[in-house]
Amino acid sequence: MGRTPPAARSRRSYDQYCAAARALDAVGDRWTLLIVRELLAGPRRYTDLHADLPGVSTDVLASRLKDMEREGLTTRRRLPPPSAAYVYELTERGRALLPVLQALATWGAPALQERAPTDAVRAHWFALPLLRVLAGLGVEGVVQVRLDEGEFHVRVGGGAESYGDGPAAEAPDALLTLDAEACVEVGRGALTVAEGVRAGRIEVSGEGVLGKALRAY
Amino acid sequence: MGRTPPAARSRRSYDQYCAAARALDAVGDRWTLLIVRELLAGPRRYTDLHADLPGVSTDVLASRLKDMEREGLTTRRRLPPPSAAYVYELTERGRALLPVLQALATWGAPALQERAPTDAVRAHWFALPLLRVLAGLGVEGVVQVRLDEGEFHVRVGGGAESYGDGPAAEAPDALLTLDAEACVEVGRGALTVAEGVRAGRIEVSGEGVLGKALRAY
DNA sequence: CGGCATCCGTGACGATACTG
DNA sequence: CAGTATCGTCACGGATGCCG
Repeated sequence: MGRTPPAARSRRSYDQYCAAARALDAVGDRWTLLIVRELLAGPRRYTDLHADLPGVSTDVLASRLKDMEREGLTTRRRLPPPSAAYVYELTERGRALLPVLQALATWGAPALQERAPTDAVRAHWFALPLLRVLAGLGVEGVVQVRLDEGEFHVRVGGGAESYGDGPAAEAPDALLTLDAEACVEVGRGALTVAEGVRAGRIEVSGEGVLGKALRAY
Repeated sequence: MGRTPPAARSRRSYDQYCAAARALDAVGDRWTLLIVRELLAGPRRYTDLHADLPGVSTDVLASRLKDMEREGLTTRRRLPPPSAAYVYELTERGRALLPVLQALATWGAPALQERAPTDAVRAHWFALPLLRVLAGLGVEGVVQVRLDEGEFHVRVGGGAESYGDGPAAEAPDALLTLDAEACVEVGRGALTVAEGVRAGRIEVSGEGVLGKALRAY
């Protein structure tokens, strides 16, 4: 009757000797991968996370952050005064989830064709599909992307891809200005940068190798 | 008070204009990706799925299969008599989730180092991590894999990777015999086939290009 | 017997209120 | 600002029953 599960792997593990099931044990809970997506854009405070994840309740967010810290995905760090607040950031293990989110984004990109007026949007959410395309160029550097919804940057090259909110710390090698629709199409591979530029939907600046590669794509 | 959600995208959508969030709307529910993993190994009947997914309740399995059909991930087909039963199989869209499961499996593979006695196992669950390694060889063909837990095959080459339970329909190009532990290590990249053969933990047969490539890895 | 539908207890989730 | 507390609701897991 009682059948007390003697301290299962997690609250509710699949208990399968399978790599994918093990991964889902760790990041399969609701909201977890979206929190990772947020933190891939850089360290975030609790309130920022709560603001950028509309719908998540405060207790669930707190619970997930604790779970993720226990799983070794994130660390909690106190900022130096005067902004004495906690920020959450990904560990190396957490950042290693980028390919998972990229694969999900690639698969889910077709669903961006319909956009509901109730949908939340943040600029850096467009980074994931774009990252795959830019990484495919085989060049290296930082691309700054300006959308109406905001601004983010993408860092590619050497298999060490990353993205972040706002401007990059270093000077970008190229600047991409376009609207969300064009950005989605490029991310889907339905529009090339060259076509977008020709149609006046995309502007590219940056005369280095990266800028040239972008215009040639 | 009522706050009736006016027919959201799904039961509980994230309502975010983000490719990854859209993907999680479709496959983020508990058990869904594991059902996909099962169906990637070939068509399955309801009872088979229920038997190979210990812990899933009957109603949740039925509900997921309906959701997945509605999302266009699966189709339901009636087998010809006398085995007149329904089988579920993936659509093209469903099979396109393979990269997602591969990314998850790659990330989750380190967690296979600890194996609980309560963990369920199926032979073809080892296919996912292995697929990545074999696809990296750059050769093409079918590898039959024999474990103590059972037998499965993987098909690589030309970007059209797949795997299946039991023997392949066509004659395999190579046969790999090893134990689960060695299989996991190869999938993690912690053991090469050549090392495994030298240590007597792996046997490779098949004299074609694929067999040679395997032994050379 | 395979393929579910129904019922029920528990736990996860979402919204709001409240606190250090 | 960063959570904790409370509460209603719904999803999940387990067992059982029905129906072809």
